[in-house]
Amino acid sequence: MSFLSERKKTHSAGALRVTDVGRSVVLCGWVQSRRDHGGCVFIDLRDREGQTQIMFSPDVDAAAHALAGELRGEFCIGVEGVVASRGGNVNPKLPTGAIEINATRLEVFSRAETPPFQITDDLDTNEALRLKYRYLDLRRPALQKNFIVRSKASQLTRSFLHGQGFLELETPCLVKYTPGGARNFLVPSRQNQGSFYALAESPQIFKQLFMVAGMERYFQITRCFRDEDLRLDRQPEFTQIDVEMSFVTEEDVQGCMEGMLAEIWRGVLSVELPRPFLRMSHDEAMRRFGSDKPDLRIDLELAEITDAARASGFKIFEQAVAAGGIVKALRIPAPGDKLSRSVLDGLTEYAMPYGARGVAFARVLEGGAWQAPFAKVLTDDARTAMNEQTGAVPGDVLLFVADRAKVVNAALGALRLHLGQKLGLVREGWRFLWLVDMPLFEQADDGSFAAAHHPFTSPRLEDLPHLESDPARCKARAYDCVLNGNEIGGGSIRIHQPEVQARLFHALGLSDEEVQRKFGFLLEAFRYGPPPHGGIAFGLDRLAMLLCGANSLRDVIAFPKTQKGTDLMTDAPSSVATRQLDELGILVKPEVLAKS
RNA sequence: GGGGUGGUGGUUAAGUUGGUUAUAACGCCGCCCUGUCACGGCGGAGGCCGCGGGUUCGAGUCCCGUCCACCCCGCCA
Repeated sequence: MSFLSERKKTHSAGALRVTDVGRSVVLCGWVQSRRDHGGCVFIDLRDREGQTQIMFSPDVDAAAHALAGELRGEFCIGVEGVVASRGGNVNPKLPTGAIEINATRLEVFSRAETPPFQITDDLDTNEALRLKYRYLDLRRPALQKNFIVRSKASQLTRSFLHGQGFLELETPCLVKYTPGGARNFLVPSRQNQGSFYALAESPQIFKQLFMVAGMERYFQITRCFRDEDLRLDRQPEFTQIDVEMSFVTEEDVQGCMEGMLAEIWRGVLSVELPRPFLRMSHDEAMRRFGSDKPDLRIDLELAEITDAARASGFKIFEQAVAAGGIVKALRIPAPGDKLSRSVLDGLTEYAMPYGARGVAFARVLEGGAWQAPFAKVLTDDARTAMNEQTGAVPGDVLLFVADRAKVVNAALGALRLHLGQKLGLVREGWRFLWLVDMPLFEQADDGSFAAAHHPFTSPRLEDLPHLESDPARCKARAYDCVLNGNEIGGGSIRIHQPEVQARLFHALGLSDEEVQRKFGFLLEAFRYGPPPHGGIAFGLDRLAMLLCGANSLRDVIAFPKTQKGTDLMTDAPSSVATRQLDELGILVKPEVLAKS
C-alpha cells in the first residue's frame, strides 16, 4: 500500500500551533532545508501556506530518522507524526515556530536535483534563469502569495458581479481582423488558405452585440492579445475584467465599478476605499500633472507660464512660444541640498527621451530673485509673473521645459514622477480617480485624426454638431480609471445610433465601402433596436500587481513572456516543419529563413 | 526602429594601468555533531570569464561585431 492510500494530508505547513500539540498529523510538501545533527535531523517542510519544522529522532522512529539523512533541498515528501511543543526552543520568526512534528513515518515522493537557484524570497537571480525554471521560481513563497492574492481578486470580482445581476458570458479568441488600435496576432486558417483570424485584442464588438442581444449586463474575465512591444506593465497576452451594461450612463458604470474595486480591496487587503472616487477632466490632468494617468500620491504640480515666457528675455523660452509651443514649470518646494547643481544638470538627460532638448532650472532666493544660468537675461516682470504663477517661495527650485505642448507635458510629467520618488515625496495610500471628458480624437503629426479610445465611443451630445467641422474640440463619453499613476481600466458609453456611428467612421476618414467591409456586421446589428449601453475593462494583471505591491507584471502572471515576447521555458515561438506550413499555404521568405 | 544597464564556478558578486595559478560569499559533495532554525566544525570538487573576430609578446580587462535578459522612447484605438 502506498503512503497516500493509507493516509491523507491533514494540515497545511502553515497551520499548526501550540494548541495542536499531541495531534497526529500528516504533512506533505517540499524540503526547504535540512539541519543534520547526527543524532537528530531537522527538516523545514514547505508548502504554499507556510513551513513547519519536522524533527527526526532515532528515539522516535529509527527508520524515519535513517531515511531523513538522505533528504536534500526540494525533495518532495510526506511526513506522519505527532505535533510537539518546542519548549524553550521557540522560533519567533515563524508562525509555526512554537511547535514541531516528531516524525514517525517519512515517505520520499520524489527526489530533486540541486535546483539552479535557491527557493527563497531574498533571491537575487537574473530574470532569464527564473523564467527558464519558472516552476521553481513559482515555488517561492513571495510569488505564491501573489497568486493567492490574484485568485482571491478574481473570485471577489466574479461573486460581486454575479450579485449585481451580470451574466458571465464568453466570446471568441479567434476573431475577424479589424484595423486600428493595437497590432493583432494573426492565425492562419488551414481550411481557408490565405485567410487569417486575428487573436482578439479585446472582446469589444462582441460585448456590444451581447447588449443588442438583450443580455443587459455582461462580464467576462478574459484573455486579450496585443502584438506590441512589451514593458514592465505590458505583456502580449493579458487578462481583462470585461464589463458591458445596457441602459446606463457614465456614472452608472463608474459607480458599479467603484463597488467592485471596493469589494476587492476590502476582501484582499481589508482596506475600505472612500467613494465616490475623484473625477478629473483630461484637460486638468494634463495641465496640472502633465499626464493622463497622474499619480496623486505626489503633491508636485506643473504651472503654465507661457504668457510670461513670451517676452521674457530668455531666448529659449521666447523661441518655443513663437513656434507655437508652451512653457511650463515644475515647482519643487524647498528641496534643500537634495537638488545639487549636478543633479539638476542631470535632469536634461532624464528628459531627453521625451523629446525635450533641455531642462532649465532656477533656485528661488530671498526676495524672489533667482539663481539660475539664465537669471541675468530674464526680465524682472517675467520672473515676478513666473514666481506668482508657480507659487514659488524662497528656497524652492523651479524646473522649466519649453517646447511643443506634447513634449513639455511628457517631460515635466516624467520629471514629476522621477523627483517625487527620488525626494521621497510619494505618500502611502490608494489614490483612485476617474479621468473624464477625454478627447474623442487624437491628432497624428500628419494632421489626421484617429479615435482616441475606440471608434465605438460616443461623443458628448453637445459635441455632435462639431464632429465634422472641428473634431479636435469634441469630447468623448469615455473614462479611464487611474490608481497611483497606473491606468487600471478604461471604458465609455458607446454609440448605439447607426447614423452617429456612420458619421464617426466618416470623421475618421473611412470610406463607406471600407466601413461596410470592416464593420458592416456591427452597423447591421445596430439596425435592429440596439439599447443604449456602455462598459469598461480593467486590467486584472495590473490590479493584481498593485494589490501585491509587485514590481513587475511578470510577478503576477504565472508564465510570462520576455521583453522580446519569447517564453524561455518552452522556447516559444519556434519554427515549424515545412509540411505544417504547406497545410496553411504559407511560405516563409527566403531571407527570413536564412537568418534563423 | 532607437537609447541605456548588465552577462565571470550552480547562484550572487569582486577582479586595479592589459601581466604568475581568476577571488569571495552562498549553494553543492564527503566526514563529524541530539536542539538547530541564515545550525556549527573539518575537508573537497566545481570556470569556454555570453559567443565570434581583432589589437598585443600577453586579453576577464582594450577595439569591432553578435546573442540574450532587463529598463526606457517610439508603439500600446
